[in-house]
Amino acid sequence: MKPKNITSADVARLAGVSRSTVSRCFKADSRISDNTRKRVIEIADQVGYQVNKIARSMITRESDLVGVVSSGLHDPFAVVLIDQLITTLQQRGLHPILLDASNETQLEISIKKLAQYQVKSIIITSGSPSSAIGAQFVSLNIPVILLNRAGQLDQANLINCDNRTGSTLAAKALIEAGHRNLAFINSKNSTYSGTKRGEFFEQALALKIEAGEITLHQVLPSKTGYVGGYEAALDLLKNLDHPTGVYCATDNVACGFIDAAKFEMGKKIPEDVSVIGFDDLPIAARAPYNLSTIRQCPTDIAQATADCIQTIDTSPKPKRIIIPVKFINRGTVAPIKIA
Amino acid sequence: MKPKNITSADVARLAGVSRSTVSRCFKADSRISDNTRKRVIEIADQVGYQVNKIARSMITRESDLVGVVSSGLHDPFAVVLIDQLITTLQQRGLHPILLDASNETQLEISIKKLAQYQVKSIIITSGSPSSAIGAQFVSLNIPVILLNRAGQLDQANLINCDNRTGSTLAAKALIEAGHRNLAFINSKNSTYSGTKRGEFFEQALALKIEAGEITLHQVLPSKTGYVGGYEAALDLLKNLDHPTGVYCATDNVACGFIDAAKFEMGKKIPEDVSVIGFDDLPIAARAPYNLSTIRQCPTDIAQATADCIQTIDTSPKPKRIIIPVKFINRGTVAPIKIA
DNA sequence: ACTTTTTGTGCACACGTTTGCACAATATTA
DNA sequence: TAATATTGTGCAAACGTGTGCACAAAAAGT
Repeated sequence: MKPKNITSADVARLAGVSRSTVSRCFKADSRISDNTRKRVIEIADQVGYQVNKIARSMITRESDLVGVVSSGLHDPFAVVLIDQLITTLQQRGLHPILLDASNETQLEISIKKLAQYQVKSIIITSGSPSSAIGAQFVSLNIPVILLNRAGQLDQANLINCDNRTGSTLAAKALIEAGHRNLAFINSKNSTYSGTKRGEFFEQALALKIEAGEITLHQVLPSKTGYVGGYEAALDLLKNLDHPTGVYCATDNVACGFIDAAKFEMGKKIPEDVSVIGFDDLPIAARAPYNLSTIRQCPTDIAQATADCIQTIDTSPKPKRIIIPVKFINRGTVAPIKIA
Repeated sequence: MKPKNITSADVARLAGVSRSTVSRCFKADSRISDNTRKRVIEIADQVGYQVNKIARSMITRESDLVGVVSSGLHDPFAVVLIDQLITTLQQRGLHPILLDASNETQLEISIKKLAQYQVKSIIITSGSPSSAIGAQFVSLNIPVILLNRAGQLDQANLINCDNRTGSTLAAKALIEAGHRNLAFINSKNSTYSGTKRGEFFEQALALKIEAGEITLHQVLPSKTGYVGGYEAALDLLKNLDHPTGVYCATDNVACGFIDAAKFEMGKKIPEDVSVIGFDDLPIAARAPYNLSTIRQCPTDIAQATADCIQTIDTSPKPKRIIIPVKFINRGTVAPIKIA
C-alpha cells in the first residue's frame, strides 16, 4: 500500500511531455506522432511503467474483468469448461475472476461482489440468478451469460449445448442395438441440462413407449454425479430383468454406474448393459471406461461465450445460442444378447 | 459504460449527510453514531448502492484481488488445489483472478497483467517466475507465493508439501512388502515436486542400493501425466524381470501406469506389480484403481496460502512452509510373490 | 501570400472513493 | 460553572488515469 507507484506523470516528466500524451501513447487509436510515441514507450519500459488499470477503469467506467461463477470444480465438465474459458478469455484480453456459488444465497452474494468490480460481464455456470438480482444487473448494464442453465430472466444471454439432438442420438443408438428395456439416470436435484436430457430422451422414445415396444425407467438417485451413478447401478441391476440400455445425464454419472456395475454387481460392460454418457470428458476415452458418449465441446462454448461478451456492446439484444453435439461411439454400446 | 452509477454522493444527499459519512458507514472501525449508520445503510440498500471497489482501490492503493496463475486445469491436482483456493480465498474476502501460463513467456506476460490490477498477492502453481520479474514484484511490493514450486527468487514465499516424508513412506511400504526391484516413474520435463520426489525416494533407498539389496529404475517417459504413466508401463513391463514395486510421481501417472499394465500388458495389480501414487486425488479412491498413495491435502495448502497472504503485511519476511503428508494404503501394495 | 484543413500536444475536469484535519456538539471532570 | 475530553460529522485533497476542448504549428489548397 505504501510504496509510491510509477505513474504516467513520472514518464511524462522524463520524456518532457504532458500526461495526456503519455496516456495517448498507450491507446491504439490516438493521434500521436510516431516519434514521440516511440520515445515515450521506450522511457516507460525503462522505468518499468505499467498503466494502472484500476485508475483506467475508474475513468472509463469499464474493465476487462469478467466474473465467472461456478459451484466449485467438483463437476468434471465444469473443470474442462472453465479451463477453456480461462484461456479463451485471456486470449481476448479479458480476465476472469472466479467465484464459488454452491447455493442460491451464496450465488446472490457472489454476484453482488462482482458488481462492485465493474465487471464487463458475468458468466454463470451453476445455479440461476433470481430475477431480482437479474434486474439489478440489467439496471447496471452488466450482461449476464448463462451456460447450460435455464433462464427465468429473459435479459440473460443463453448458451446451451444441443441437449435435444444429443438425447435423440442416444435413443437412436440404443434402439438400433436392439435394446427394449431402457433407463435414464440423472439425479434427484438435477441441473437444468440433466433434466432436459431426460425430457428429450423420453420424447425421442415417446412413440415406441406408447406402442409398448419400449419401457423407460427414469432413475433419480439421491446423490449427484459419480456416486449417484454408482448408487443407481446398485439399485437398478439387482433384479434379473434389469434395463440393458442406459443413458446417463453425464459421463461422470456413467463412470459411477459402470464401476458399480462391474465391481459391485459383477456385470460386464457392454455385454450385460450398454451405457451412453454425455460430455465426452477426457476420462471417457481411457481404457477402464472406453465410454460411448455425446460430445459437447467446451472450446466451442468458450468461444461462443467470448464472442457474446465482445459483441454485446454493438448488439445488446440477449442471445440464444445452441452448441452442436456429436455422438462418439466407443465401446460401451453392444447389440442386445439374445436370451 | 454509459449509465450513471449510484454513488456515495447520491446516498449522502438522500440521507442528508456528507459523502465522508457514507463512506465511513461501510468501514467497520470508523466512529459513526449507530443511528446515522443504520439510516445510511438502509437508504443505501433501498437505492441499491454498492461501494465501488475500483474507486476504493484507487485511493487505498490496494485491492482484494489475488492473482492465481496455473498452466490450465489439465493437471488433476491443480484442479483440486485451485478449487480449494477459490473457496478459501472467497471465505476470506479475497477474489482470485485466474491466468493461464503454459510456458515461461506466457507466465511473464500474465504476471505483468496482474501487476496492472494492483493485486494483493500472486499465487503461482506452475512454472517459476524469472528472477527479473520477481525483482519487479519486490519493487512493487506485491508478494509472490510459490505452490509446490522451486524458488530461485528468495523473496518469494514457498509452500510445499512434504515430499521427503512422502517418498520415504513410499519406499518403506514397498520394502516392507518385500519388493527388491523398484522403479520411480516421473516425466522427462518434470515439475519441481516430481523431481524432488524422485530424489528423496532414491535417498531413502540409498543404503540398500549401495548394499546391492535393491535396484531402482528412474523412468522418465517423454510425456507427462496419465499418458506418461501409460507409456512407462508399456516400456517397463515388457521384460519378464520387470520391477515389482513402482512409485509414481503423481496419482495421475499411477492411473496411466495401472491402466496400461492391466489393459495392455495383461498384468494384475497389485499381484504382479505394486503401485504407489502421490496426491490422493478423488479418482484414487474409486473402484477401478483403489490406489495406495501419499495424500497431500489441498485444503491445508489453500489455508496456508490464505494465511500467508493475510499475515504478509505484519510479517513481510518470506515464509517457507511445509505441508504434512500421509500414506493412505488402499489396495495396490501387496507382498511380493515368491517365485 | 493568404486562407483553410490537418496534425500533434497541453489544460483541466471528471471518475468515486478514503482520510487527515478541523470543528461543533455533547459528555465528563474539577 | 468553567475547563477539558470525547464523539460525530464535514471539508477538501488526494489516488492515476482518459478525453473534450482549445490552440499552435505545419501542410494543403487557392
